[in-house]
Amino acid sequence: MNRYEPLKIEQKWQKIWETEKPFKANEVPNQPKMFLAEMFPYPSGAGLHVGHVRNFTIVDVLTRFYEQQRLNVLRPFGYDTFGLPAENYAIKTGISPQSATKTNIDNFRKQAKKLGFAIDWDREINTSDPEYYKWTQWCFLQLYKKGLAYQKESYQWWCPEDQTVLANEQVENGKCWRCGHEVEKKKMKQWFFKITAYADELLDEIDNLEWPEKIKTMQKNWIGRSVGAEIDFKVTESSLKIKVFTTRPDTIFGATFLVVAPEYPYLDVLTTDDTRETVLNYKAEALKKSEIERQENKEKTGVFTGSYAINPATKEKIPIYVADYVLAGYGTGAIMAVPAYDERDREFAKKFDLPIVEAKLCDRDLFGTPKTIYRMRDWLISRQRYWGCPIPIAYDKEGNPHPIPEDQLPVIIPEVEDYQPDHSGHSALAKAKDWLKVKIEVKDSKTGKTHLEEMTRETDTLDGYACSSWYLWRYASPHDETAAWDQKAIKYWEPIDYYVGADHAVAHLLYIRFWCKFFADEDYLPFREPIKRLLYNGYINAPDGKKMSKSKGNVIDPLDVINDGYGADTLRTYEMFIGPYDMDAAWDPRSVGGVYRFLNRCWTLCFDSEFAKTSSEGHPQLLRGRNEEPREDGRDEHPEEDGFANSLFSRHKTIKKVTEDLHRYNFNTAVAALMEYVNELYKIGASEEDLITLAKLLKPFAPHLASEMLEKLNSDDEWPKWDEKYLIADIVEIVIQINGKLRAKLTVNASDLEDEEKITKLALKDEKIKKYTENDIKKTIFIKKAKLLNIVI
RNA sequence: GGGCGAAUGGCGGAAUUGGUAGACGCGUUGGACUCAAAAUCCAAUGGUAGCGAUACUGUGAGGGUUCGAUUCCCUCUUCGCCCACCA
Repeated sequence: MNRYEPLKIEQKWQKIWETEKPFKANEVPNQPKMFLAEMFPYPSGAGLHVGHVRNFTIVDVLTRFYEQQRLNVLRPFGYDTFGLPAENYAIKTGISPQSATKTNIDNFRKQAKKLGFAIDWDREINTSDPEYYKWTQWCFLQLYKKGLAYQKESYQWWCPEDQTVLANEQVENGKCWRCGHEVEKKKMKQWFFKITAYADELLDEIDNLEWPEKIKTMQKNWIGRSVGAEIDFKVTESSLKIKVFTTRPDTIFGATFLVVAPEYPYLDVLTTDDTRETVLNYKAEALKKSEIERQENKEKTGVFTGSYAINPATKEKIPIYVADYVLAGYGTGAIMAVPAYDERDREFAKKFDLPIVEAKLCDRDLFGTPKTIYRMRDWLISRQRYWGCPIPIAYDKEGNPHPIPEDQLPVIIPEVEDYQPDHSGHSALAKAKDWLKVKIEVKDSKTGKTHLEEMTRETDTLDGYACSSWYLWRYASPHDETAAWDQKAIKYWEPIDYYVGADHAVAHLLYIRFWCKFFADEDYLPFREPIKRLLYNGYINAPDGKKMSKSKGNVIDPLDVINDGYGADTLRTYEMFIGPYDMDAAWDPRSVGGVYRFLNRCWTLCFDSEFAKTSSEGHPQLLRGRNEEPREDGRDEHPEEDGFANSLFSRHKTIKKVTEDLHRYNFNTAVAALMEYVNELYKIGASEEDLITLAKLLKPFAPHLASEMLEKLNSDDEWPKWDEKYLIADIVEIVIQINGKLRAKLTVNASDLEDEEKITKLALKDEKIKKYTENDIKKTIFIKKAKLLNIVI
């Protein structure tokens, strides 16, 4: 007798898919397309984890579901390979990031192939491949040309451990998102992308996205639009004016003092001889304070600067303070304090004994000019790291930046011996002395003549998020040597229909929207939102409910699950069955066994001669068919054997349920419906049509087993359709309630559902109901749709 | 402190528009097969009482709306995630 041997079957089909490339995507005009992808992984040395498998399998289930419906499906794959882990590994071991990345990609690819994903492997992309980052640099230059990539000196988050600056969203609770070291503020000249130029559109378009509400809210909060006004306060005995931003310009009569941030550029001017020492001390302390300290101690601190300003509404002289509860990077870095209306100002006023005036409100734009500002800052993109996409810029002798001409791209990352950053704030790229020098053609502004000038390359690299801000478009024409993306391919495939991930709620998903809008403005993209639908899947935790981690030793390796003999089909199906896709779930090894048993039962139905009593006529073991006549009185002697055990009904019910569940991404209940179907087929027997239907519906989850079944059954895999006529029963069960409580069930002809009176009569004749209805019946409520009669007594 | 979400058997979870709570899986118990075990198959399985039909009870707690509430409203508790001095 044959046994279900998943590893054998899976090897067979993976080989077939490798050679026949059935998932290769081509543009077919007039055929509807479907483009799906997961957020491409960072290929770590540890290989795939169960979270990847969940993420990729969701994409794969949808890919195969639409493929089986004969849409033209594109499902590519790629690797997000720049980043600190590979560089830190290089510093430690001397193995180059280039080489480690190649090893890791090879491993990831091998593992992904073991899972049987329907990937077009000819479209693989890798962000650290010069063929790819050439075009990342091209993107940078387009932004640079339009003034949306610019340099600015400012205080930045600096990770002393990783020796690099960090973007705001890479600082988590005052710590570096990569190494967990406390970050500091450091004043540096850095490159930025002007994402704030698109703040309004990025915010306004959110409501139209088919994205989870959670993500949409987070993006809205991140952008954080505030509508208010800017008001000038004249400083006494000085020509200086302090510009403040407020959302409540109507409260200006209550403004009894001003507060500026410790980083405020004109703080020096505001200090007097008397206050200089205390102010400078305070500033030094504030800058030294880590973000954690600022968060932990919310007690207001500050000192008087020694200067006063005139409140333009009251004409009163009010003191100017410096305090770290005012943030340098938001608004103008200075506020008018209205302690009567603002809790923080009140707290400060109480502590420093400043007047709290309950003044009248005035017209909003009486003393200032209307102004809208955003919480979102421009995107800091320089990283003082080696393993990133080099910024295509060089500096002349005066230190002015010049773009590397497009025909000189890519700026290749040079090989170095030592990957350690020096402690001057430069990446290891600064050690590649030959690479640093570059000759660039410049035009003399006076003579108009051009000459080659030797310049020094930028040694900062781009934030990895830049590389992932356009890769979805590269998927459309991944090997195009003449452009970042081909216009025809873009028009056909994009924007992506389903994007699936479990991370990057704000950063990546905001940056890619920003680039999309920019490139749409430059006529490189025919759409302004890159992602139609976003599915955000939950994490998989260890069996103990805690996060999996090497140090806790509770990591489940998906490859172990396969190699233990369960196979990829069980692993995939289990991860879909584990719970709602968007919720976190805990791994349960025993449930894996349950899913294996289910697939084993599918196999047995199809291949075990004991069970494979198939016939083209179908229904060999009907318990009691729907085609049987019901009894005269509508009662059923054997309600437990009611015609649910009917082949056509079961089949069409299952097709409907699985199809609708997949449209709703209810993968767990779709698998449950298949289990139910198999259980029913065990009872009533399976016709060939049943087995074909089962295999087709199973294929998105367990493609190897389903392919094996379809091969034996000599069937294609086209997604089946259900017919409502088989779902209409001639006998139905009516629930009889007394005061909303279930008391009895009646089985009647379906046509009787139209006859409320008849059903009420039948119900009142029922022995179980009779004992409740001796007294008067107040009323009866019949709900046809719910097949329910409620008798109120 | 603010925002969002969640709470259902021994466990993971289902219930799609306010209409039979607990689908499906795990676990447990009993049975079949076997010299035996594994595997497989069949059956039972929210709790309490009862041999049983059945009755009562039951979706975090309390209240409300309704013929009827896991579902809607109010108050509270706990947990999770995100943001956190944003003027």
